[in-house]
Amino acid sequence: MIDFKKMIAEAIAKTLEIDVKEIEMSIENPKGADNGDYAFPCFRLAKTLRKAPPMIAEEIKTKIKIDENQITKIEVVGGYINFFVNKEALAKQVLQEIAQNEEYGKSEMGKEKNIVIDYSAPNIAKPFHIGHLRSTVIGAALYKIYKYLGYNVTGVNHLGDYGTQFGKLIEGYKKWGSEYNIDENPIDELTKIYIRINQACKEDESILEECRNNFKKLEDGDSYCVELWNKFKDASLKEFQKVYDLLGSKFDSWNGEAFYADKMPEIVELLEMSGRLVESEGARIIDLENQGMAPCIIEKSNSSSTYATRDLAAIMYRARTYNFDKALYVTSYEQVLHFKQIFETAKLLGLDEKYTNGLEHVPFGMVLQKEGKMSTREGNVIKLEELLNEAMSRAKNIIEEKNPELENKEEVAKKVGIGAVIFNDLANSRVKDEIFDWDTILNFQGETGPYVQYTYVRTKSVIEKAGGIPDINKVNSNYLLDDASNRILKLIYNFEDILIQVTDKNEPSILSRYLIDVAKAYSNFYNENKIIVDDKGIQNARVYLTYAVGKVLKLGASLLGIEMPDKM
RNA sequence: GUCCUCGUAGCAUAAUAGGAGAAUGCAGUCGCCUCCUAAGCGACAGAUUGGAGGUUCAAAUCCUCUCGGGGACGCCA
Repeated sequence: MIDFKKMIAEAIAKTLEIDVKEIEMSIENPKGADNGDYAFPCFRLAKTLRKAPPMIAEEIKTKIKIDENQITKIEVVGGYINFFVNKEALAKQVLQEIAQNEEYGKSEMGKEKNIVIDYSAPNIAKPFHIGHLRSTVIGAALYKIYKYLGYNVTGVNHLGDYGTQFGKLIEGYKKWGSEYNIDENPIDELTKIYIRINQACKEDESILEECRNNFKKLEDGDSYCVELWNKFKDASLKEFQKVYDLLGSKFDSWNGEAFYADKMPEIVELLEMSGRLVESEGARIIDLENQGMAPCIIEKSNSSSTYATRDLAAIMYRARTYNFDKALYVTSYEQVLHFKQIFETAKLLGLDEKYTNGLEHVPFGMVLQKEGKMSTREGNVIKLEELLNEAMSRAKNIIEEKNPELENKEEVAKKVGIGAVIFNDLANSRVKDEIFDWDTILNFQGETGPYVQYTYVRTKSVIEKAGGIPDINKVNSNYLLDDASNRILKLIYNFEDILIQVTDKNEPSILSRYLIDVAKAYSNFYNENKIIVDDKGIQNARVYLTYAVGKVLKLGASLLGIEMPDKM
């Protein structure tokens, strides 16, 4: 497709002695339809050219040479130069592109670049609650979008399957295991034990000490501890899989923390060699005071490993195995300091700068209850499975009410219910906290997943009623010059740019909001225009536009991990 | 106490590397189904962008201070 922005930038560059890239970056999409499709603000040039911005704008306008078949009008308003794209050219291009590319907006820009995304990472033996949803859903969306842009992506589920928490569970199981029916309902029962042992630890320091020792034993390969650990792990994975099946989550690697058990000695050795590993209060640490951070603990005083050591081992392993250009960590912002620490410490491992520069934490806000934070230990979590089931059943109720004749209600309810939950989680900026509220998450009206799905279903239905997708050669884009059509076409034109923005900021909400915009623009068009009409010329054009909208909505949704029903 | 982060209409959020009357949804009021799915569309009303300074032609956005929410600060992960 023609890159209008670039074209304008090049034309402006020829009238001035300024770098094209710089101009291209300052070109913006103006506010208000009256101001055209692209705008170049001249204010910044005022100083160097020593002229008033409107004068500069006027000069550029008279000097500029640009293909009039593409840009039909140039206007100076204040210090802005506004460019108007030829609507017909735009329509033709966009529809051609839609017709020619099955995978519209797909790109090769990430070719030969490797990206590792570490996401989801639930803790074994703990319930999969709504806090884990965000990591899972954000990570999955980034995974799909990077892949669509041609990157070679590896998704890692860095399971929390190691650490003192298992020492605690083992201790609790030892003490009261027989009181609980673990075989029947493993996670719930283990959670009860976990809550109870944490309480006991709080009351009695010596029990906590015992727990830490259990973890030490586990690391040293004590058969009783290892056996229990395996049992807990198997039960948990089975439980997690239920949720992953509902969400459609897949991972390329399930290497959790335990996987790095035998890879930590090398890390300790490398850090020793760096001369920066020092003893402090019985533990061995990397002092990061000069970097303005608390120290990174590498080995505890009972010589067992820490989360940090395992993460460092993981960096080393991933550098060697995946040769990553970027390694993303999708976790809550509670861990920002931790990642700062290990990214700093990783510089001491003798790795190529390519790797240490590629490390990036992608933090997100927490899901809070109205009463405050959720915590497994406090026992006030909402399990994800419960949420998803509730979502599906609410969706089902709405179907019964609105469209009782619908076939495969269950399947549609699943797509709509789960879609609503995923969309809700991806609709806002990552870093913002989210107050959990059933009615908000499971709202199916307004700017929601179901709204996007509903709009898609409409496009399908229109195409069906019209007797199918018209031949692109019979489509006359002259029929699509009205504002409503033009707005849609401009949005579709921007699709790839939106995906690039998502990867630039690791912010899937940019795509979610975009889909809302597309759906809204189409709904407006749909209400203003009759699509199936006597004039086949008009009908073909409008149906083809409808087809294009449906295609982008479905593609975009699938990149977010949301499935589209054909009817709802 | 130190550091990080967030603060935008009653509520939930947008605002494309500082840019054109701060934009949407929910809730509220009003209109639109003999016509392609009303899970929809349109209209009205609702904001000194927490507060005070500063930088700039231009500040929700950057800087300083201040108030408020959240988080992190050595053997949890």
